Amino acid sequence: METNSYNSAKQAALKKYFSRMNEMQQEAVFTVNGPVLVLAGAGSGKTTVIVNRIANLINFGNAYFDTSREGSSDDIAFFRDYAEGKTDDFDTLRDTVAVDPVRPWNILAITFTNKAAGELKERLSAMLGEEALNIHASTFHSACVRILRSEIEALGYGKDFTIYDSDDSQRMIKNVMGELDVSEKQLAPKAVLSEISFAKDKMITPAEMRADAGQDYRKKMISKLYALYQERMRAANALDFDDILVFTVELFEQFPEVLEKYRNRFRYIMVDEYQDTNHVQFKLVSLLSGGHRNLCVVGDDDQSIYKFRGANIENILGFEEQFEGAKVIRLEQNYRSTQTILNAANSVISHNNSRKPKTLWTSGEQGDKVYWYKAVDETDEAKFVADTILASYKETGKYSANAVLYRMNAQSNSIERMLVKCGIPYRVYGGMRFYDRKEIKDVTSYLSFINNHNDMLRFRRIINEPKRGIGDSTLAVIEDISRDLKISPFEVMKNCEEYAPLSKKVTALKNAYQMFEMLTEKSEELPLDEFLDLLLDKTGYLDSLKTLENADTKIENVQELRTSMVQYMEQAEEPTLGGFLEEVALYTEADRDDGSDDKVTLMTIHSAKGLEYDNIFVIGMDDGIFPSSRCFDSEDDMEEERRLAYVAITRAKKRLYLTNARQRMLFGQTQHNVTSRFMKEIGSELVEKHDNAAALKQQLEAADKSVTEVRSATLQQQLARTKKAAAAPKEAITYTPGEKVSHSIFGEGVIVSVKPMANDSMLEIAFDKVGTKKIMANYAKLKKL
DNA sequence: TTGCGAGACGCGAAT
DNA sequence: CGTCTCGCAA
Repeated sequence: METNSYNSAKQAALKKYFSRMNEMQQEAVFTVNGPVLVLAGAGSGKTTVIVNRIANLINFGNAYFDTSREGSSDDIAFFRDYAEGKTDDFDTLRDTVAVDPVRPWNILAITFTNKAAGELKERLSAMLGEEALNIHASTFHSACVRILRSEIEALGYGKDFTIYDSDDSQRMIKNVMGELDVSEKQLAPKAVLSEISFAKDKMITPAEMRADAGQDYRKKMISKLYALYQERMRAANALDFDDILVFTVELFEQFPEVLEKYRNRFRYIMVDEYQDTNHVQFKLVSLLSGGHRNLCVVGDDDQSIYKFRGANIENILGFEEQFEGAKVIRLEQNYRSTQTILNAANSVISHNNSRKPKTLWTSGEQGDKVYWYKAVDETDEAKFVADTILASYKETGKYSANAVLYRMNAQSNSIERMLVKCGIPYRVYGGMRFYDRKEIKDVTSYLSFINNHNDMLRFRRIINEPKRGIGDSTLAVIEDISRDLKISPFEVMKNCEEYAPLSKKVTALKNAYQMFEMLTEKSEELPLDEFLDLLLDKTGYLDSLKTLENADTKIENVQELRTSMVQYMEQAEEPTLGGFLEEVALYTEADRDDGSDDKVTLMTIHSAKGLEYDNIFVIGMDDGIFPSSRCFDSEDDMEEERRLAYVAITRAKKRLYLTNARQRMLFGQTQHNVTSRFMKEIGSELVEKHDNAAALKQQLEAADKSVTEVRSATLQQQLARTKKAAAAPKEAITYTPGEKVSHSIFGEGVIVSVKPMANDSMLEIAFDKVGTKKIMANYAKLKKL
């Protein structure tokens, strides 16, 4: 009797504390023990659930469902007051109800990107304060690297292992193919890598692959390459992205006491974006949660878009069978988008067959129709995007509410050009990572080799960059000696006079050795940034950059690397060279920006997952681009493509713009595509269609009715003509350096330089407030002062 | 060993 | 369209 009223009063008080969430969300927050699957539709407050669930774990533990306690009538009275809002004494609430509260360091929260992990930490700090710092929130890869840094010696690797990114892996496989005389025409390195990656995910060893290959020549060859690749990786004490996960699983499988240690440490595990986990990640999660079974996974099968990377949708679809007694909670109420946008999303995704049926809904407003702009070509498409953004900027004073999404990185080009022209600030995520630029890779390769003298791949890259008279043949000799004697290339250089084949190169090698020796020493003494300066100087790398084309940009990029190094030094507890290199390897472009600037965001749909913006532009709604033509003959691939469309649509909070073009230039070729099939899958009642070509044609015909020539001209010629007319400046204003001008958005500034271009000129203007910008004269809204 | 030019080829999303 | 490889001369 007393117990019952105690429990219900307690539950009411707890519900009050978490009252900002709906019933289903609360259910997920309160269920702390055992396996839980939260099927969270797009925009259903997934992150909120994760944050609050962790807060609940730490503050109240299993208080909500616990029935082992009886309380005094004072307690019950307090709960009732709390539930009715008569008191908000949180400390008393916590101290009275908490049942086995969880220590922050016993919680492991896995997210998909570093960015998501950072956001999670931020929100946890806001809610929990200091305590949040002890929660382990990171990506699979970061979490595994951390474990491996202290445990990997058990597997025969050194703790200072280097992480190879995709580019490194590709070079490595090319080297290996060269060694085994496999031509790249015969077998594409990319294909080999992807098969190796696939094998690693399934935890298949080279020997097993070989045994499995039978008489299949291709497979036999790949297994050989795989074996040698792995051997070289081990010699270099390097791990690729797959190894990081695979080795952690192997470690746990081979050393039960290590597993036990981490099971004890991570007693509560949460995994976000579970629909995109692959087989190794599933194994990892199963192993870690195997003892206590406190595993909560959050995901949405409709947003599974990483199959190409090994993501296994079965992980989420089969969760209930794999984790017996799992509780399933569905979140379908959407807090992000308008009903129209949700209807469009529901409508598209309903064309998929293999999915758990669900329908997003909102209590919010209907909102505007989906705006479909049918452009003439990619320039026209970009112009529409820019104009619409400018119009919205006028209204809201914000650029950052807009994001332009596309299927592949190459599509960003036309948009970028137009945004520059119109003076709209923007930021491109993904694509060519900053750290992938040649000059940056070179510098980090220097750093890597100094950090790990066994890193042959990086050694190869920089030993003759700038030229030191150590060419390919010398390099080949060094590699042979290094391999035969099992010593690092660093030591081969050191003792080069001992090896006859190197006798002609002793001076060059000794010089290089002394330089690296000195730098290695300094790397341990100097602060990182000072060390970098020294390295750039003594290696002659900076000087060598100066002689190249675009030297300024390259030097700027190196300076930016220095900046991110300084940032790393400020944020890391104990900054080390190895630590910095780890960040460089695991961090993405998206992590480098705090997003505080007011800029339009450009990115692929893949990297937009988990993000939201008021206005979303999805460009390139052409069959062949989106969906990609590669998916035309596989229903499975097409469904993944459709999920991608679903992700794109559900990023929008208020307005959704979809554009396609009758004609577009891509990869140097002009192609004519038909409208994306996904456009037709959105109910036409939800869409407002604007066909620019038709409108233009009409205009033209109305204006030039009398001129017969126009009638006979093709549409394209007509369009070219109108565009020319439109682009021509009303009156050519000329600018000269030194003049003061005022820009409608950037404010006042002084013209630094004028570069004539086509019918226009590019102005470089130093603005008082926003720095120097390059702007096209005819498009900028400039006033002379 | 280095530097240059011609020609082939690929060209999807990313930790 | 861009990047990478290959072959050849110095």
